[in-house]
Amino acid sequence: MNKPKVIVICGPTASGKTALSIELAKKIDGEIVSADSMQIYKKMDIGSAKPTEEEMQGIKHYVLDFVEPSQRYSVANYKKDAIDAIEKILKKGKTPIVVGGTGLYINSLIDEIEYTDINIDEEYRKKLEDIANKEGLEKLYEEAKKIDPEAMKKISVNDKKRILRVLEIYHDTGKTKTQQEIESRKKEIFYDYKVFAINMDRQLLYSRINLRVDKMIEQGLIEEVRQILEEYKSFPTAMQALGYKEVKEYLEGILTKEEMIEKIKQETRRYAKRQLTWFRRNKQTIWLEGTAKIQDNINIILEEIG
RNA sequence: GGCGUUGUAGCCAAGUGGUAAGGCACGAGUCUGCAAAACUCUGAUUCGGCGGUUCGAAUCCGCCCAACGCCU
Repeated sequence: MNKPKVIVICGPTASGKTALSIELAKKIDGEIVSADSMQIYKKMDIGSAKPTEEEMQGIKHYVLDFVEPSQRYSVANYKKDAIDAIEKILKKGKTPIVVGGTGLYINSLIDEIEYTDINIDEEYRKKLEDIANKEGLEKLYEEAKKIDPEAMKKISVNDKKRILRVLEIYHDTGKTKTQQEIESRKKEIFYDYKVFAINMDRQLLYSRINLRVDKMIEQGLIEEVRQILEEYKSFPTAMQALGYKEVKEYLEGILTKEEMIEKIKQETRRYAKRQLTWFRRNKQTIWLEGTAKIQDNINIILEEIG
């Protein structure tokens, strides 16, 4: 039985994913499934570089612009939403094109990781945070080591998030993280993923990022953030977004405008570097040159997918 | 021209006679329920230059160079 083809286009921020994916969609009658942890949020348009109606050129986009900035959203949600979208597109007889820069999200698809339904015990998390603050993180580290020594081999004593996670998984499911990860990997991957990644000269990418940040400021990023802060009270994830947290600091008077802009640029450059690290891991990835003509890259893709 | 201050990695910077802290950036990497997050690794045979004192100098002395400040 032939598995349905799913095209994946990833790449660092500002590498030209949007333009390429839309041209490709037009060419092969595809629809787009976003894989971007910040573009899922409503209202966060400028700062997340969400494609505009005009850029989309009528190509349907899924898993985009549909979560309130005050809501919690995670890979587990993403995996489910993305698969739903892929199925919808396939039912129409069209080709799904997964496009985005969030490595974790993309891997949840191409590695077919299964997230079981568990509810996060907020109380317990708070309790752990408390212990970490009062008695020190080492205590929790030791505790986690007793529960799951295997997983802790790869987790640093300073890595609070992952230490807490090991404890949480055990608390919520009675299983160790190691155990849970084994179970999460299904044997079969349902789709024939064709993974492409865009790259370009580092210096060029960085100058494109700098330019893009300036443009975002011109387009009204500050006002966008001001409105979101006004409209919503808490942001479990949304205010972690690059650009948003820096503008927030500017609005609070912690940074000057110049400092804010510089910081956004620098953090974005570092983010792009980390994205590249992530994409390099997948051996199946076919690399595209970001400075090439869109048509040429489309031809490469068409050839690869046969 | 004179006096003074400073000169340590790409940047900021500790170190005042005993064999170069630290932070940031850059680069590399990790990643399974906050991921645009969080975390890990990585740099000076050398302290503006030359010479001197000393067992030993980034640290003391002399000269030179550069920057800044003040004076004429």
